[in-house]
Amino acid sequence: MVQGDKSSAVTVHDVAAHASVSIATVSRALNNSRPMSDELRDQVLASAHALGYRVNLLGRALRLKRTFSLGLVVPDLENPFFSALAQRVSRAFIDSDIDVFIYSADNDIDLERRAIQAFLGRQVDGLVLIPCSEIDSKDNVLLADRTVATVQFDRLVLSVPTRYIGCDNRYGMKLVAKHLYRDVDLQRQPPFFIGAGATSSSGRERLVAFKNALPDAKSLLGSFSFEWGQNAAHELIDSGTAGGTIVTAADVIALGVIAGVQERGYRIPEDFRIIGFDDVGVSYLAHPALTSVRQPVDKMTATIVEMVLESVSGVTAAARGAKTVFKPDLIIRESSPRRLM
Amino acid sequence: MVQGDKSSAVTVHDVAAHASVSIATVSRALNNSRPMSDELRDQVLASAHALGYRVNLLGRALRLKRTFSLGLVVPDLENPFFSALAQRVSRAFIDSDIDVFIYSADNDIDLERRAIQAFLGRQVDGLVLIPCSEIDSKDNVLLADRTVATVQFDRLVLSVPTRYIGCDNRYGMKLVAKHLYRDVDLQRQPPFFIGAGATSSSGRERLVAFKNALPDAKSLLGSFSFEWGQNAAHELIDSGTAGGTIVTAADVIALGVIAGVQERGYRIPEDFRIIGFDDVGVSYLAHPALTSVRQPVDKMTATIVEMVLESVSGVTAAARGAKTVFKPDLIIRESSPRRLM
DNA sequence: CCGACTTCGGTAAACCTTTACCGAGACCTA
DNA sequence: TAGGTCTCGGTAAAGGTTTACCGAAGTCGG
Repeated sequence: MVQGDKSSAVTVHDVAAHASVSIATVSRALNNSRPMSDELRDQVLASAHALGYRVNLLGRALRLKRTFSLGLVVPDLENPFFSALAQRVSRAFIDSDIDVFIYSADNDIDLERRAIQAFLGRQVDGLVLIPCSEIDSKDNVLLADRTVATVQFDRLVLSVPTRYIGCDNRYGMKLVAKHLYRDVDLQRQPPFFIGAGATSSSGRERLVAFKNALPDAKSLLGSFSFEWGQNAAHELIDSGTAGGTIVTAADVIALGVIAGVQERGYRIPEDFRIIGFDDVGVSYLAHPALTSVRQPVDKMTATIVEMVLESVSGVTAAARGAKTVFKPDLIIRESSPRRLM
Repeated sequence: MVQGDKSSAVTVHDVAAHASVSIATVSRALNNSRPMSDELRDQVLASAHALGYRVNLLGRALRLKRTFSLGLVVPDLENPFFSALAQRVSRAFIDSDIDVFIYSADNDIDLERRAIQAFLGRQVDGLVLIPCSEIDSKDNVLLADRTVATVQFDRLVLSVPTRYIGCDNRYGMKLVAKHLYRDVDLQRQPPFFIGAGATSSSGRERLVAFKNALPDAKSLLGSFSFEWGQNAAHELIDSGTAGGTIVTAADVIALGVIAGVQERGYRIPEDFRIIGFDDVGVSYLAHPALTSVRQPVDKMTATIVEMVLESVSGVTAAARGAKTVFKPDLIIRESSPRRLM
């Protein structure tokens, strides 16, 4: 017998024939959808097992109009922040009967659309989107929202009234400001902000929040990347800065800043204090350990689960368009210690 | 009109009615599956557009016995190496008509099985597995292989005769050895190996290969993690080692080693030379830049695409069970410079 | 002994798509 | 004009599942 034949699927009909019952009985035995005598059920189950029957979820989905699946579209899996978020979202659903499938948009609007269409065509019960771009993703989010229960996560395209789960960036920056006012001599050394541009809501919000909380600080804007942090740190130092406090818009930027500062021979925290944002995915790689604004990811993902589950069960009325933000914590570590400077 | 109604799906029947044609004509117009007059096609397309028709891929799949989808099961998305691999596999398929869906097993055998069943039940055209464990994943890989074209990637469960794409770890370690023999005074300072246990094939193979290439070296074994590298470095230094060359089994370990070495006040590369493995996902975060064995990921993913595409088109005969390994390169960077010590 | 009620298995329809097959009409040739 | 060929639209089946509905049989009370 050739091994590789992948014997073409056994169906309920085969099981029914083998057990000498009807397909209705097979389905009922498999799904416990109506009480039946134990001996009959066992007989069916035995046949199913003997033939190696596995349910075809396509057929089931077609009939049930439910797929027990959730699509998660992330902008870029090579960014450890997003891959960590993806992991956490998946993990939040293990106790449910819903499977989470992840599709990476590779930072490309067209691919993001393809991802959404792939999920919609396959009739997912819900969609969780971390949009690539605050502006360009609009049509994509709209398409999703028109078709299925959609939740935006972490990043927000405001112009589409989907539900949204995120973090209170403004509050996070207030925590940072409080920390700095208390523990750092800001008179002598006003802080710097190394952030990201306004292409994503988190980039924009964190910049605005920082400016509100610490009005007389300088800011440099680039992208959510290690390289940008590194370059910005070089730039800062090469233009004459010999020390100070640097607040960043994300841990991945902070990591780059740390590398850039150290490459120029300065020490952390003695010369520069560094503060990150997110505390998800990469902060554990920082050395020295990074002070960071921690997003309450578990609360956030738990809320996503709630939302998806309730919209699946039809109770979708009220919350439509609701934006839910969670307050982050500031985790103070070695890169900006508590003692006064 | 209530916004949130998600008007229940438009089908070919609706389009047919709207365009006053039969469903056969609709399908043919949509798929170009038989020549037809332009005006008729346009009429159908206009109706489809007007009604906002989107094909239901479940129905199509049921009929076609093809889903145009590939399942990718990864052990852990929070590990940047795997998330980078996932990204690269996805990217390799963008020019094909196959959608890649990712499922994270969260380092859990049971969840790995659930992932595989989720994909099999949804009739994916192929499955790419990075098994969690060389031993415990056996049943899972077997289940996958019995049902659909399956490729193991990066990690190998040898006992199941699926196809496999990986990297020649032995050759990689030979490159490292050659580098060390040429550029480092091994007489004075025999190298150390900080690796991972034998629960995965890469862990085991790299250890064996290292021992073959550099027989009189010491090795410490732990896990593929930053923490382990950090701890191992501490251990090494605290037990009296004041310098030398450290070869690791993965970049993520090397990052930990770098942190651990620097925490103890030693410099890289002056005191310690560090060499990583993979050069995927995290090595860009290393500081100083990390010498590493680079896996030729593009070649590997391209081969996966080939395999999947050919097994979809039925030409699956020959390659069954074939193990394909690619030779890696050594990328020498600052952490172990070329000049003689 | 009859009617009502319960138990439980089976038939057939529905979910949405694609396509083999049929048939009707048009056009051409002998 | 008969017959052949070509074009092109439609009907119906198939793919795998679940379940409403039907009907048969058994039980029980009156």
